[in-house]
Amino acid sequence: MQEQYSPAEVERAAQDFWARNASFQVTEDPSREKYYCLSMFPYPSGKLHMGHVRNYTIGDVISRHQRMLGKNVLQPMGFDAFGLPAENAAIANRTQPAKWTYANMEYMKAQLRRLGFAYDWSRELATCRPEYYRWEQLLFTRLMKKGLVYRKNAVVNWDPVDQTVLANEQVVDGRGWRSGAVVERREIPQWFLKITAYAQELLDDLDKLDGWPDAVKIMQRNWIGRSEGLELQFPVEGEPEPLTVFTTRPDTLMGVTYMAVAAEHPLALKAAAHDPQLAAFLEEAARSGVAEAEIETAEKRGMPLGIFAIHPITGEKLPIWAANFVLMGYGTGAVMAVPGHDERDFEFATKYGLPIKQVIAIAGERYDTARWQDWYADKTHPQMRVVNSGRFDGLDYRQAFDAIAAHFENAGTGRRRVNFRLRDWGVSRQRYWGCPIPVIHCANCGAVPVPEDQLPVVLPEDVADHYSSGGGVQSPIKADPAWRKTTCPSCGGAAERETDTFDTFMESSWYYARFACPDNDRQMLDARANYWLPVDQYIGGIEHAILHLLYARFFHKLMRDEGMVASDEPFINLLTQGMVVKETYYRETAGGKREWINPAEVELETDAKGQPVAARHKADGRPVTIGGVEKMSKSKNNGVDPQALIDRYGADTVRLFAMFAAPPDASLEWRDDGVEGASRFLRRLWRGVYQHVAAGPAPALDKARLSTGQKALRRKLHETIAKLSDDYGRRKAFNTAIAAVMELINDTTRFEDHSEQGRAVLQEVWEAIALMLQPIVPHVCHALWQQLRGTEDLLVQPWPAVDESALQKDRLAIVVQVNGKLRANLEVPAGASKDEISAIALADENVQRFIAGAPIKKQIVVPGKLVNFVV
RNA sequence: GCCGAAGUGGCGGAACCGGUAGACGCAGCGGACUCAAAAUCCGCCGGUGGCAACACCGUGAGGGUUCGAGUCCCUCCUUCGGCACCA
Repeated sequence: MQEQYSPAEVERAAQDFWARNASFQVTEDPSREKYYCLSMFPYPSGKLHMGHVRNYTIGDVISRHQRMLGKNVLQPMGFDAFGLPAENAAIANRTQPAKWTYANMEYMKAQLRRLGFAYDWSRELATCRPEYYRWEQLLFTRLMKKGLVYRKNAVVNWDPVDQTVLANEQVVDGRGWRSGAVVERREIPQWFLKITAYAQELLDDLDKLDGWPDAVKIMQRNWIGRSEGLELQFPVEGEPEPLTVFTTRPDTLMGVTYMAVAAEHPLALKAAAHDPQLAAFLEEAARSGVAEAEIETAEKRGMPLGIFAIHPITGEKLPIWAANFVLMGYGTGAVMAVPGHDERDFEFATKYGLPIKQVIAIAGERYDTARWQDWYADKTHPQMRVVNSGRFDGLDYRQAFDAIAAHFENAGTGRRRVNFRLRDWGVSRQRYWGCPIPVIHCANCGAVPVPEDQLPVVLPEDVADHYSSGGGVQSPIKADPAWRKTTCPSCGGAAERETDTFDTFMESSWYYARFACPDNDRQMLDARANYWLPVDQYIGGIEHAILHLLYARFFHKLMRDEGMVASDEPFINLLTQGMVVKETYYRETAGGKREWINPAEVELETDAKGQPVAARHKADGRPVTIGGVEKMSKSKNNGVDPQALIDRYGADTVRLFAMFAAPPDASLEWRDDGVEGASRFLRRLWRGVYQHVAAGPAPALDKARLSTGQKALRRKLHETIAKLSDDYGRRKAFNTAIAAVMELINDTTRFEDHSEQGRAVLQEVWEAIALMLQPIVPHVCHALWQQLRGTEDLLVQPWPAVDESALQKDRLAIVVQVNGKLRANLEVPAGASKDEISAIALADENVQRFIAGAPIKKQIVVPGKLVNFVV
């Protein structure tokens, strides 16, 4: 055995051994319990970042631990290969998205191999390959036929200079990131998947997900946002069609003093036709991004249309306003306003001098619009009654709801309805680098799904001319009339292909299932999917808590209803990994844009306490602005390249530090100091085993002939095994698992017992450490095991068992409190009764001093823990 | 704005079910080894007072429940994640 730990050599040898033996390739085996461990696959952005390293190490630790527990473990890996950054890179570098993507995948795959993850690479997939996305196209055409797909107009960000649709991320302070032009809202026809048809099931099934964090379930529940209310019609003066609104608070109906509609609402457009001022306002309102955060935080503005709705009960005239906070895409694009009991309506009414009317009262409370939570939010308040509402006066929420519902149902102008906040999923993107939407537009037959025998609709990858000629932001398939041109599958006439592509969330919504059978070229999924699914453990960033995880749950139910999978939910256990965050640095350019500078290129000046006070660019020495601490991302250029650390310290050190620095679900601010400590620990581990092995083979352990010191080390060992079993299995707390092994190694290196039995205990300890650390630092453990046992069979070894007899103690430490304050640390015999413990505690000098002769009013004895005297 | 989460030494964090606050590590300080440096080993390391034993204070702020609160409840502040076209 080499005296010095040499990570490069050790890691190459272990990886060669795994590759030679195809150690991580798995097949379906119904006789064994399966375990499917999946980490969210990466977008091939160029190279791995720390978030990936953290995510994939967590998955690898869990996979390797489960394997030691005897499970048939599948851990696959692939690439989420379609996406916007590839097009941006192609424009910037005059290359092609496909070329850029494939090169990145190759590089990142090499990095993943270098980190020693136990992946079954024979199942690798990339979502940009037709062998993958053809099945998504097939499913989409089947859903079309089932009526779960429809087309309607939807709002997008429109850049009037670049003449293109922008992603929300590309809108910075209301302007296009490339052109700097003020962004407009524009409506275009888009494809939608009816996720709302599954809203109730997606909500109900959250209750089945015991292995999911509560925070994620709560967020999804709120996102789906089920509410019960009434859909009501308000007649409009001089219009044949009434204005339909949804409300969850029909009890406040008599408090409605105005109506508000979206700027794109037909009534608003009609009124604007002969009102230039209103037309200008609508145009102004349309000049804003579509992100909800932007709309909700924007100043609430409006303008009257000059037309009136009729209150369906009082017959009062209610002015109809256009308002920038009402969006056409949400609900009916119109709301009834109750400024007496809704904060937003109140602010709007106050601003524009609209009437405010109280219609709810709580007995004994003064009506106060500064206290909305008391006056509106709690509709079940027992003292709450309807007032100023004629024949509905005196009713509580439920009674008023029912009375008003009955009134409208009788009149045929309203109905009870369950409403969801969840909106149908718009899957159209006006981009090139995505899966083509398999639809053909025919002048005679309309939108026709591409027949199954004509699938896949292949995205052309060779678009060199487009990008080398500076083709810019336009999609190459939109710019190429030849690609569009086709014949109608229905009537055989001339027709055009859909040139929009799918939202990339489509690909990531079902990849977990395809890993079960990536080689099947006849079916989307086969019987193997039902062997491996559902995924036992899914691991990924908390930022995916809603969108990705909800879409994947939806897709699973779609595939179930197509008879492809037997389960209702895709992921049994979910671990939401915290962000890897890092400071950001930037400079403002002349145009007012921010140029983000990578932390590696920045030098920090700190004060005496270590707090950063200033930063400058290493290259030119000029100051840069310190931005916030944010999630590592390409857009903020604050990623830390793990490769440099791997090259310098080895994969095991990087893996160890990523697991040790923070618990997996907490966010982790990356700092390079500390990696050195992980490296030091591995050198110490190596040296410990080296010294033990160098002393020659150890004799067999004879438990009956152990000294007190030997027993103490064995107790520590078996306590550590028990702790790690729990930390790996139940708690997924890898940071404390590592800390426990560090403690054990501290005790072991202090154990200076070279007797025969002392060496036998050491052999047991070092073997157990190699086994227990194997999931985290597999390469060094492979080498150490080889030295300890003379074999390379570490991977087939079972998880070490706890020897209960080694855990026995004859004395227990307890603490003694007087009035809840710590006054003594004592040891008592393990079998002592409560009275005996209390007597020992009372005899302590310091305890006596604080009792000071006062009568003991109460004593609390928690055996094995503490005694508290209350005087 | 709405939904979710987090705030503990100089730093990352530990304390799992309400029971010793600061495990383990990083940084720092002191010492040993060395011609010297690195590596390694030993010791100290929340604040205040004290020679010491020990005492008092201390988990974002303010209040509450409890024999006992970092942990539970209420209000507030700050930071982070998401908000439907970044992935």
